[in-house]
Amino acid sequence: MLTPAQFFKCLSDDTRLRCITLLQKEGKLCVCELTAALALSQPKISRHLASLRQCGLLQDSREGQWVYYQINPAVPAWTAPLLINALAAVESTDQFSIDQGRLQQMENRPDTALCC
Amino acid sequence: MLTPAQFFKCLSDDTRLRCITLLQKEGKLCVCELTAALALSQPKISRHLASLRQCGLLQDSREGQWVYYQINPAVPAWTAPLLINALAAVESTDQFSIDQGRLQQMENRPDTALCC
DNA sequence: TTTTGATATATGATTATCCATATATTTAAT
DNA sequence: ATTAAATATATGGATAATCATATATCAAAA
Repeated sequence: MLTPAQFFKCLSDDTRLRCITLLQKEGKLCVCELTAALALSQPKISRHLASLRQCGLLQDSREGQWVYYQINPAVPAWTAPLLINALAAVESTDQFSIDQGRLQQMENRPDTALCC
Repeated sequence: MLTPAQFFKCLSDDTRLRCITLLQKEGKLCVCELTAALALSQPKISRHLASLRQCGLLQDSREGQWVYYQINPAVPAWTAPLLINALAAVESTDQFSIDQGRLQQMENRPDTALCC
Protein backbone atom coordinates (compact mmCIF):
# COMPACT_ATOMS: atom_id res chain seq x y z
CA MET A 1 0.00 0.00 0.00
CA LEU A 2 1.25 3.42 -0.96
CA THR A 3 1.73 5.78 1.97
CA PRO A 4 1.62 9.57 1.61
CA ALA A 5 5.36 9.81 2.34
CA GLN A 6 6.13 7.20 -0.34
CA PHE A 7 3.91 9.03 -2.79
CA PHE A 8 5.75 12.29 -2.21
CA LYS A 9 9.07 10.52 -2.55
CA CYS A 10 7.96 9.41 -6.02
CA LEU A 11 7.45 13.06 -6.93
CA SER A 12 10.62 14.27 -5.21
CA ASP A 13 12.93 13.58 -8.15
CA ASP A 14 13.09 15.92 -11.09
CA THR A 15 13.24 13.17 -13.70
CA ARG A 16 10.25 11.34 -12.27
CA LEU A 17 8.27 14.55 -11.90
CA ARG A 18 8.92 15.53 -15.50
CA CYS A 19 7.87 12.07 -16.71
CA ILE A 20 4.67 12.03 -14.68
CA THR A 21 3.71 15.52 -15.73
CA LEU A 22 4.35 14.82 -19.40
CA LEU A 23 2.33 11.63 -19.14
CA GLN A 24 -0.55 13.50 -17.53
CA LYS A 25 -0.53 15.97 -20.42
CA GLU A 26 0.07 13.53 -23.28
CA GLY A 27 -1.77 10.51 -21.97
CA LYS A 28 0.54 7.78 -23.19
CA LEU A 29 4.18 7.83 -24.20
CA CYS A 30 6.77 5.15 -24.92
CA VAL A 31 10.18 5.05 -23.32
CA CYS A 32 11.95 6.40 -26.38
CA GLU A 33 9.60 9.40 -26.52
CA LEU A 34 10.25 10.21 -22.87
CA THR A 35 13.97 9.72 -23.43
CA ALA A 36 13.87 12.20 -26.32
CA ALA A 37 11.64 14.70 -24.53
CA LEU A 38 13.79 14.83 -21.39
CA ALA A 39 17.08 14.40 -23.26
CA LEU A 40 18.39 11.89 -20.76
CA SER A 41 19.90 8.44 -21.12
CA GLN A 42 17.59 5.53 -21.82
CA PRO A 43 18.63 3.47 -18.75
CA LYS A 44 18.04 6.46 -16.51
CA ILE A 45 14.52 6.97 -17.84
CA SER A 46 13.81 3.25 -17.73
CA ARG A 47 14.80 2.94 -14.10
CA HIS A 48 12.71 5.88 -12.96
CA LEU A 49 9.71 4.59 -14.92
CA ALA A 50 10.16 1.19 -13.31
CA SER A 51 10.13 2.72 -9.83
CA LEU A 52 6.96 4.66 -10.64
CA ARG A 53 5.36 1.50 -11.97
CA GLN A 54 6.37 -0.47 -8.88
CA CYS A 55 4.70 2.01 -6.56
CA GLY A 56 1.53 1.89 -8.65
CA LEU A 57 1.51 5.37 -10.15
CA LEU A 58 2.23 4.24 -13.70
CA GLN A 59 1.02 1.44 -15.88
CA ASP A 60 2.89 -0.06 -18.81
CA SER A 61 1.71 -1.84 -21.93
CA ARG A 62 3.73 -3.26 -24.75
CA GLU A 63 2.69 -2.49 -28.31
CA GLY A 64 5.00 -4.42 -30.55
CA GLN A 65 8.45 -3.03 -30.20
CA TRP A 66 7.42 -0.24 -27.88
CA VAL A 67 6.51 -0.13 -24.21
CA TYR A 68 4.03 2.60 -23.44
CA TYR A 69 3.57 4.20 -20.02
CA GLN A 70 0.59 6.09 -18.70
CA ILE A 71 -0.82 7.22 -15.37
CA ASN A 72 -2.40 4.23 -13.66
CA PRO A 73 -6.17 4.84 -13.81
CA ALA A 74 -6.54 2.79 -10.59
CA VAL A 75 -4.39 5.17 -8.57
CA PRO A 76 -5.48 5.65 -4.89
CA ALA A 77 -8.27 8.21 -4.56
CA TRP A 78 -6.37 10.50 -2.23
CA THR A 79 -3.53 10.87 -4.76
CA ALA A 80 -5.73 12.19 -7.58
CA PRO A 81 -6.03 15.81 -6.41
CA LEU A 82 -2.34 15.82 -5.50
CA LEU A 83 -1.38 14.69 -8.99
CA ILE A 84 -3.53 17.44 -10.49
CA ASN A 85 -1.88 20.01 -8.22
CA ALA A 86 1.54 18.68 -9.13
CA LEU A 87 0.74 19.01 -12.81
CA ALA A 88 -0.30 22.62 -12.28
CA ALA A 89 2.93 23.36 -10.43
CA VAL A 90 5.23 21.72 -12.98
CA GLU A 91 3.67 22.67 -16.30
CA SER A 92 4.47 26.33 -15.77
CA THR A 93 8.21 25.71 -15.38
CA ASP A 94 10.69 26.49 -18.13
CA GLN A 95 12.06 22.98 -17.99
CA PHE A 96 8.70 21.50 -18.78
CA SER A 97 8.18 23.74 -21.81
CA ILE A 98 11.53 22.61 -23.12
CA ASP A 99 10.57 18.97 -22.63
CA GLN A 100 7.31 19.48 -24.48
CA GLY A 101 9.11 21.23 -27.33
CA ARG A 102 11.59 18.40 -27.72
CA LEU A 103 8.76 15.87 -27.79
CA GLN A 104 6.94 17.73 -30.55
CA GLN A 105 10.09 18.05 -32.60
CA MET A 106 11.10 14.45 -32.16
CA GLU A 107 11.69 12.63 -35.42
CA ASN A 108 10.37 9.15 -36.12
CA ARG A 109 7.87 9.14 -33.30
CA PRO A 110 6.24 5.69 -33.18
CA ASP A 111 2.66 7.00 -33.44
CA THR A 112 3.31 9.43 -36.25
CA ALA A 113 5.24 6.75 -38.15
CA LEU A 114 2.13 4.55 -38.09
CA CYS A 115 -0.29 7.12 -39.45
CA CYS A 116 1.85 8.38 -42.39
CA MET B 1 13.65 29.42 -4.83
CA LEU B 2 11.76 26.28 -3.99
CA THR B 3 11.27 23.92 -6.93
CA PRO B 4 8.40 21.44 -7.10
CA ALA B 5 10.82 18.52 -6.72
CA GLN B 6 12.38 20.10 -3.64
CA PHE B 7 8.94 20.74 -2.20
CA PHE B 8 7.93 17.11 -2.65
CA LYS B 9 11.21 16.00 -1.09
CA CYS B 10 10.23 17.99 2.01
CA LEU B 11 7.04 15.96 2.23
CA SER B 12 8.71 12.64 1.38
CA ASP B 13 9.77 11.84 4.94
CA ASP B 14 7.32 10.51 7.47
CA THR B 15 8.61 12.63 10.34
CA ARG B 16 8.45 15.85 8.34
CA LEU B 17 5.01 15.00 7.00
CA ARG B 18 3.66 14.35 10.49
CA CYS B 19 5.12 17.62 11.76
CA ILE B 20 3.70 19.68 8.90
CA THR B 21 0.29 18.11 9.18
CA LEU B 22 0.15 18.61 12.92
CA LEU B 23 1.21 22.22 12.49
CA GLN B 24 -1.49 22.78 9.90
CA LYS B 25 -4.07 21.45 12.32
CA GLU B 26 -2.78 23.05 15.51
CA GLY B 27 -1.42 26.28 14.11
CA LYS B 28 1.64 26.68 16.28
CA LEU B 29 3.65 24.17 18.30
CA CYS B 30 6.98 24.26 20.08
CA VAL B 31 9.70 21.68 19.55
CA CYS B 32 8.98 19.88 22.81
CA GLU B 33 5.31 19.53 21.89
CA LEU B 34 6.17 18.02 18.54
CA THR B 35 8.72 15.77 20.21
CA ALA B 36 6.05 14.52 22.61
CA ALA B 37 3.37 14.17 19.95
CA LEU B 38 5.53 12.14 17.59
CA ALA B 39 7.37 10.32 20.38
CA LEU B 40 10.74 10.79 18.73
CA SER B 41 14.08 12.14 19.93
CA GLN B 42 14.48 15.88 20.25
CA PRO B 43 17.49 16.17 17.91
CA LYS B 44 15.64 14.22 15.26
CA ILE B 45 12.63 16.55 15.39
CA SER B 46 14.86 19.60 15.52
CA ARG B 47 16.79 18.57 12.46
CA HIS B 48 13.68 17.95 10.39
CA LEU B 49 12.15 21.24 11.50
CA ALA B 50 15.35 23.02 10.53
CA SER B 51 15.23 21.55 7.03
CA LEU B 52 11.60 22.58 6.63
CA ARG B 53 12.46 26.07 7.83
CA GLN B 54 15.41 26.31 5.45
CA CYS B 55 13.25 25.50 2.44
CA GLY B 56 10.71 28.09 3.51
CA LEU B 57 7.77 25.92 4.50
CA LEU B 58 8.01 26.66 8.22
CA GLN B 59 8.60 29.75 10.29
CA ASP B 60 10.02 29.80 13.78
CA SER B 61 9.64 32.27 16.62
CA ARG B 62 11.14 32.15 20.07
CA GLU B 63 8.93 32.84 23.05
CA GLY B 64 11.15 32.83 26.09
CA GLN B 65 12.48 29.37 26.56
CA TRP B 66 10.45 27.88 23.75
CA VAL B 67 10.82 27.98 19.97
CA TYR B 68 7.51 27.76 18.17
CA TYR B 69 7.05 26.56 14.63
CA GLN B 70 4.18 27.21 12.26
CA ILE B 71 3.45 27.00 8.55
CA ASN B 72 5.08 29.96 6.85
CA PRO B 73 2.21 32.25 5.80
CA ALA B 74 4.36 33.50 2.90
CA VAL B 75 4.63 30.07 1.32
CA PRO B 76 4.69 30.02 -2.54
CA ALA B 77 1.19 30.19 -4.01
CA TRP B 78 1.47 26.95 -5.95
CA THR B 79 2.24 25.01 -2.76
CA ALA B 80 -0.95 26.01 -0.92
CA PRO B 81 -3.35 23.54 -2.59
CA LEU B 82 -0.73 20.82 -2.31
CA LEU B 83 -0.39 21.40 1.42
CA ILE B 84 -4.16 21.28 1.85
CA ASN B 85 -4.45 18.03 -0.03
CA ALA B 86 -1.46 16.57 1.80
CA LEU B 87 -3.20 17.40 5.07
CA ALA B 88 -6.31 15.60 3.86
CA ALA B 89 -4.27 12.54 2.96
CA VAL B 90 -2.34 12.38 6.23
CA GLU B 91 -4.97 13.30 8.81
CA SER B 92 -6.96 10.15 8.06
CA THR B 93 -4.03 7.85 8.90
CA ASP B 94 -3.84 5.90 12.14
CA GLN B 95 -0.42 7.31 12.86
CA PHE B 96 -1.71 10.84 12.79
CA SER B 97 -4.54 10.08 15.22
CA ILE B 98 -1.98 8.63 17.60
CA ASP B 99 0.17 11.75 17.31
CA GLN B 100 -2.80 13.98 18.05
CA GLY B 101 -3.74 11.87 21.04
CA ARG B 102 -0.25 12.08 22.51
CA LEU B 103 -0.24 15.85 22.05
CA GLN B 104 -3.53 16.24 23.91
CA GLN B 105 -2.36 14.03 26.74
CA MET B 106 1.00 15.73 27.07
CA GLU B 107 1.72 16.99 30.56
CA ASN B 108 3.21 20.41 31.25
CA ARG B 109 2.44 21.83 27.85
CA PRO B 110 3.91 25.35 27.64
CA ASP B 111 0.64 27.04 26.68
CA THR B 112 -1.49 25.33 29.29
CA ALA B 113 1.16 26.03 31.93
CA LEU B 114 0.85 29.75 31.17
CA CYS B 115 -2.92 29.96 31.45
CA CYS B 116 -3.30 27.97 34.71
C1' DT C 1 12.44 -19.86 -43.66
C1' DT C 2 16.34 -18.85 -41.48
C1' DT C 3 19.52 -15.50 -40.47
C1' DT C 4 21.24 -10.98 -39.90
C1' DG C 5 20.94 -6.56 -38.17
C1' DA C 6 18.64 -2.68 -36.17
C1' DT C 7 15.84 -0.73 -32.68
C1' DA C 8 13.57 -0.67 -28.10
C1' DT C 9 13.71 -1.67 -23.40
C1' DA C 10 15.30 -3.67 -19.15
C1' DT C 11 18.66 -5.03 -15.89
C1' DG C 12 23.32 -6.47 -13.45
C1' DA C 13 27.06 -4.53 -11.38
C1' DT C 14 29.62 -0.86 -9.78
C1' DT C 15 30.41 3.50 -7.84
C1' DA C 16 29.26 7.74 -5.88
C1' DT C 17 26.27 10.50 -3.43
C1' DC C 18 22.79 11.72 -0.44
C1' DC C 19 19.86 11.14 3.70
C1' DA C 20 18.34 9.81 8.16
C1' DT C 21 19.56 8.51 12.68
C1' DA C 22 22.22 8.18 17.02
C1' DT C 23 25.24 9.97 20.42
C1' DA C 24 27.46 13.57 22.36
C1' DT C 25 28.10 18.23 22.97
C1' DT C 26 26.88 23.11 23.01
C1' DT C 27 24.17 27.23 23.24
C1' DA C 28 20.48 29.85 25.18
C1' DA C 29 17.01 31.07 28.46
C1' DT C 30 15.18 30.95 33.18
C1' DA D 1 21.47 24.37 37.81
C1' DT D 2 17.77 23.05 34.85
C1' DT D 3 15.13 22.95 30.74
C1' DA D 4 14.80 23.73 25.73
C1' DA D 5 16.78 23.58 21.41
C1' DA D 6 20.45 23.28 18.07
C1' DT D 7 24.55 21.37 16.19
C1' DA D 8 28.77 18.33 15.31
C1' DT D 9 30.25 14.03 14.02
C1' DA D 10 30.06 9.42 12.59
C1' DT D 11 27.70 5.74 10.46
C1' DG D 12 24.46 2.81 8.09
C1' DG D 13 21.33 2.57 4.48
C1' DA D 14 18.94 4.11 0.62
C1' DT D 15 19.15 6.23 -3.88
C1' DA D 16 20.97 7.46 -8.22
C1' DA D 17 24.14 7.43 -12.34
C1' DT D 18 26.71 4.94 -15.51
C1' DC D 19 28.40 1.26 -18.36
C1' DA D 20 27.83 -2.86 -20.31
C1' DT D 21 25.00 -6.33 -21.53
C1' DA D 22 20.75 -9.10 -22.02
C1' DT D 23 16.24 -9.69 -24.04
C1' DA D 24 12.57 -8.81 -27.21
C1' DT D 25 10.58 -7.29 -31.42
C1' DC D 26 10.64 -6.39 -36.11
C1' DA D 27 12.33 -5.97 -40.92
C1' DA D 28 14.70 -7.48 -44.62
C1' DA D 29 17.88 -10.24 -47.03
C1' DA D 30 19.82 -14.76 -48.20
